[in-house]
Amino acid sequence: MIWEDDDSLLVANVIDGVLKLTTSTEDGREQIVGVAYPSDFIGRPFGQTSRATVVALTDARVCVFARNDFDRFAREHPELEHKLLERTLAELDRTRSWMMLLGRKTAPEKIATFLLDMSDRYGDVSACTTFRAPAKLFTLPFSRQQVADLLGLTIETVSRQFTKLKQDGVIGLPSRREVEILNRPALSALAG
Amino acid sequence: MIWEDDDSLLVANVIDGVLKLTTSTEDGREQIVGVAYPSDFIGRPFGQTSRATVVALTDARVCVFARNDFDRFAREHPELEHKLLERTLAELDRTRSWMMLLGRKTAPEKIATFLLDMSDRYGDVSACTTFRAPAKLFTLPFSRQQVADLLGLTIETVSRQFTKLKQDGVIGLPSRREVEILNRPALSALAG
DNA sequence: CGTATGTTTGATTCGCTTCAAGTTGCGTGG
DNA sequence: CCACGCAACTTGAAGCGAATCAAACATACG
Repeated sequence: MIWEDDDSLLVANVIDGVLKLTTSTEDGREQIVGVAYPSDFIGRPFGQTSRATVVALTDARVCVFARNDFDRFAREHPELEHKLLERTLAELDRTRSWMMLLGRKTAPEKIATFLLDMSDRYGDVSACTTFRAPAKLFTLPFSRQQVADLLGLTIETVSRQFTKLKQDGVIGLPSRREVEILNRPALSALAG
Repeated sequence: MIWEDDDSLLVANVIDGVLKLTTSTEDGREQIVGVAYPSDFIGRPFGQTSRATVVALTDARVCVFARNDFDRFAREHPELEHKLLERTLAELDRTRSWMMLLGRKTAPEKIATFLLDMSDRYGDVSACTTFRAPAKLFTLPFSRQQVADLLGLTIETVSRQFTKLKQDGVIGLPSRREVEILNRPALSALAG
C-alpha cells in the first residue's frame, strides 16, 4: 500500500503497478469500482470530484500532476483531451459490463468472468501486436478479500468457488496468488 | 418504446424523454446500466463499440447523428470534445457509485437510494438556478420490472419494499408510477 | 519456534428469489 | 355503461444461494 489519494487535487498516470479504486459505506462495506493498470489515468480533472479512494495493490509508480496544471495543459492540447475522452469512454463501457456482473450474475458466474478477465489482462502480446493471447498462468494482484470487494461477494464465497473450480479441474492454484486456467471452455461456459 | 439502437453507427443527444441503456445475458437476465435524460449524450463515438441496447421509456425526441459525421465534427471542435469529456467523466462517477449499490447494498438500501436519486433528478430548479430542491412528489419513468433491472433485484422484491415503505409511512404511492416522499430523513437513513 | 495475517472449511441463518395465485387498473367492444 | 381481457402489480409460501458465525489451517516473518 504505497500511495493513497482521495482524488481531490491530483491527477495521475500509472507508470507501473496496479491500483484499486474503491468506495465504501459508513459501516465499512467496500466495493472496488475500478482497477488502474499501467498507462491508465486516475483522477477527476476539470473541477469534478468523486468520493473514490485510490490504493496501490502492488509496488507502483505513478506520474502525478497538480489538477490545475493538468487542466490548463489539457485545454491547450486537444489531442490529449481526445485521447483522454477515448480512454474514459472505454472505461465507462468496462464499468457498465461490470454492472451487469454485479447486478445479475451468480457467484460461480462472477468468479468465472473475473478469471477470464484477468487471463485476458495478463496475456502475452507475443509476436502479433494487435492480438493478445490470454494467459494460461498468471499472478493475481488481488487478495481474496479484494476479489470479494471486486465481485460484490464475501471472502468465504470467493474461497469456496475457487476450490470448487480446482476440484472440478477447471483451474489450478499453484499458490495463493497464482491461477492456472486448465479448461478455458468450461470457464467460458460458467461465465454466463 | 419509440426508438431503439444497438449503438453501432449512430450517436445522439436526448432532447426530450427518458431512455434506458441495458445489457443482458443470453438467458435473458437484464441489467439497466444507464439512464439517459434530456441533454444527455448517447452512443460510442470514435470507433468504439459497446454491446448496450438503448430503449425509450417514454415518448422521446433525440437528435441523431451518423457517427462518422459526428467524429469529424468533434475533432474539429475541441470545445465540444471538452464538454463531452466532462459529461463522460460525470457519467463514469455516477456509474461507479451505482456499482457500490449493486455490489454491496441490501434490497431496502437499494430502494431507498433509488427513490432519493429519483427525487433529486425530478426536483424543481425554482428561483435559484444552482440549487435544485428535491421533489416531494414525482412520476417514475420506470415500471416495477425496470426498477428491478436497475437495482439488480426481482420485481417481487421491489414491490414488497415499496409497500413496506408505504406501510411505514415513509412514502406514499398515489398511483403505480407516482411516488411521494413523506419522510425524507427516514429514507436517507435507510439508504445506507 | 511462536505469533500475526490470510485463507480454507464447516454449520447455520437469513434475505432474496422462485413459484404460484390473487388483485388492480385500464382500454375495448358488446 | 358494464363485462371482458390483458398486462402490470401485489401478496403469500417455499426453497435456495450467499452471508454469517466459528474454527481449523496455511504462510510469512520476527
